[in-house]
Amino acid sequence: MGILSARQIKVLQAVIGAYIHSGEPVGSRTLSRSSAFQLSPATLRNVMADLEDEGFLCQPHTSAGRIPTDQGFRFYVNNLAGMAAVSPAARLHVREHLEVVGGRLEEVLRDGVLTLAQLTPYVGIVSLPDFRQMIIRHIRFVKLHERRILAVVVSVSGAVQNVLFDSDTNLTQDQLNHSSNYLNALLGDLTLSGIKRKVLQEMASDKRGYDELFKQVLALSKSFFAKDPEQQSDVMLDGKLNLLEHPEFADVERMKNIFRAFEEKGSILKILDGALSGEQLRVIIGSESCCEDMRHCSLVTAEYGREDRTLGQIGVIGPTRMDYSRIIPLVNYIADAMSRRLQN
Amino acid sequence: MGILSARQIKVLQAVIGAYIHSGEPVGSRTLSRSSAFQLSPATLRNVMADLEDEGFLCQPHTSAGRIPTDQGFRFYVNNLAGMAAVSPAARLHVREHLEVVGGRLEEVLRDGVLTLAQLTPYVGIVSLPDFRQMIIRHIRFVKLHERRILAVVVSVSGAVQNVLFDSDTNLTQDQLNHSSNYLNALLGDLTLSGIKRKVLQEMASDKRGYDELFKQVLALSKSFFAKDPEQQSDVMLDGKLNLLEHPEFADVERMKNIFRAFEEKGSILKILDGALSGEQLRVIIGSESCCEDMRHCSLVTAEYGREDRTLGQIGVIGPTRMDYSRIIPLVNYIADAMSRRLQN
DNA sequence: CGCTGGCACTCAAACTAAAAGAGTGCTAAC
DNA sequence: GTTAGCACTCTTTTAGTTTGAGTGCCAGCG
Repeated sequence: MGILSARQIKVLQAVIGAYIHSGEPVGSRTLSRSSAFQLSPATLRNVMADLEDEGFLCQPHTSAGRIPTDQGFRFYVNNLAGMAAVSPAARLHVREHLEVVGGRLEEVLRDGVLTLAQLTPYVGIVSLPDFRQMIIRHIRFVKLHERRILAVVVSVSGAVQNVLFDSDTNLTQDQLNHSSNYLNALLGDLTLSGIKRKVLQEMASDKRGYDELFKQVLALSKSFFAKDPEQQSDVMLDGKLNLLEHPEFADVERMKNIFRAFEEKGSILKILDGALSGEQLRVIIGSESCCEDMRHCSLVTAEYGREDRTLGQIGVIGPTRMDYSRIIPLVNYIADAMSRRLQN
Repeated sequence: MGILSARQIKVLQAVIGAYIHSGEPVGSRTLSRSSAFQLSPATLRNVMADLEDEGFLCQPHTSAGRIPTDQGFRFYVNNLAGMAAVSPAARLHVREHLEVVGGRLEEVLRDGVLTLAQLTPYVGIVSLPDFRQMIIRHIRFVKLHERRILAVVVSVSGAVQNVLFDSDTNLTQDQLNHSSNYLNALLGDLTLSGIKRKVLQEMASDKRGYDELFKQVLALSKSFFAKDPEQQSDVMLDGKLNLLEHPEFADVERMKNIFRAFEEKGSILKILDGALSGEQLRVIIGSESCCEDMRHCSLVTAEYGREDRTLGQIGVIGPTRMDYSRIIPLVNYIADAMSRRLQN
């Protein structure tokens, strides 16, 4: 596992390039013919054998060409892949479909993931922000029926969450309105749990005395916060059909695995959140995801959010044989466009 | 195309039963051996040839056994399929997962479709009610930002819809509350469009004079109703993976077609709404759906709703070779359970 | 020492041939 | 009306063969 020579790198790049293009194992002869090497197949064979020893290439079976390993792709992505500019057509598409005005958070995300599914032959994916980490702008209570109450919680980023709960006492809508007003006056750059804490504090400090309205708000908040908003986090997918077009998924068994992973979104979420370590862009190649079902897939994701605050990840899932040099800039571009739109 | 003799019917039933069981074309010998016929293969061959002439059976190729045509299945479902009782295990599952308390409409539907996906090896499907046809219980306005307003519309059946719109004037939350109260006082067993009409009428009749609040409500309603709630109708699916287990979908091409139909939900919706003609239960077999992609699938759906009012359809999608005598009662049972739960 | 041509070898895929198996249609006889 | 028998069809399976792409290694060359 020494360092790679310049020539080895050049060969590795050529092999991966050819493989990304064709999907077929690439052999020494093809390589010798096609590219800028002035080397004979035999020489290339030697180089490729070395690269295999180092773990960058492998063979599906003796006497087939070489295909890149996950490690090979990793090296390629980190060091070799020249990043293509986002095509004018893609820019136009984004301008028309993504860079429009406002809308609820969920709609913005849907637009983003749809755009990715349309601009790439892969699956668009976006993780919905954890509502519990969002800064709340509004809480309104709506009386539904007797003590049954609907709380409408709106975050600054435009996410709307409806929470259904039962109050201890039977309040009128007017009383609920007053409570809402009271609570909203308290709000300020806090998340749901922050608000909860603040309300508890106020209760403890008792500084407002035993004002009737205050007691009402307290009781209400208690019932409300007892019921944690359920949808803690989620992902949205689009363009699953795109995957069916790739030859590597013609195998039914492999297909099943991936669709299973899609259906139980938990595992994908785990991958996405796996390294929240704050890199703006992440590429997860094959088995790096540690998810058996996704062994043959790569993810390219970028963070989106408002200013300092990261809301979630958006990107694509495709075969490990992915056109990284086109996809990486594109995902970046779209994450930016979405973040800009969320600024409003 | 004469009428079928008793014996022909008995043979048809046996063939379809065997085919549903095995998924393989069934030949005369198998039939003769297995079942209660005292007939030789040769005789059965004659009968089967007749049934083929009548269009109830067909052969994948000369010298294969017979498989039922869509018409054959149709006859079977209409006349032959004995309806099995819903199994105790299924009843228990429904009791535990579906017959629980309340929840928003969407959650109830999700529970229903999930239950179907778990109790059958097919895809659970439910059509969301068209919000525009629902009777509205509440409308509340929430001020988001300047003139940007969120309307929370709640139907009697517990569906909640959030509509984002811009008001012409900049109102305070208190003003919005008053407008909400005013509007809700007007409400009574009306759909959204009914309310819209009523508001317009009030406006025309002018009987309230030029009261300030009234003018406010009018202006607000105008902006609100200008923006039709978008999600006009939709379907929810669950258990797509189940389909992958069936041998008839091992063919990748066929799979692709069906998943395409799933992805663009419009076509499925069209099938579901196709015959809203008010039968409580519907079975759509293969090409009867008039959807090329769904040629190899059957749908079994039942209406669900509250009392007199139908809200939508719930059921399953599976291969035409479906265990109708088990599925039909089950779908019925679950639609009933859901309807009961929605009563509250 | 690095590069190359040559050669033996491996393995998957494609093709061919043959055989097996399931099932049919038809006819003649019961 | 029913059945046994037979010839025929067509798929599936198996085995064997060929082809082609590719490798590894070695010996020789610059």
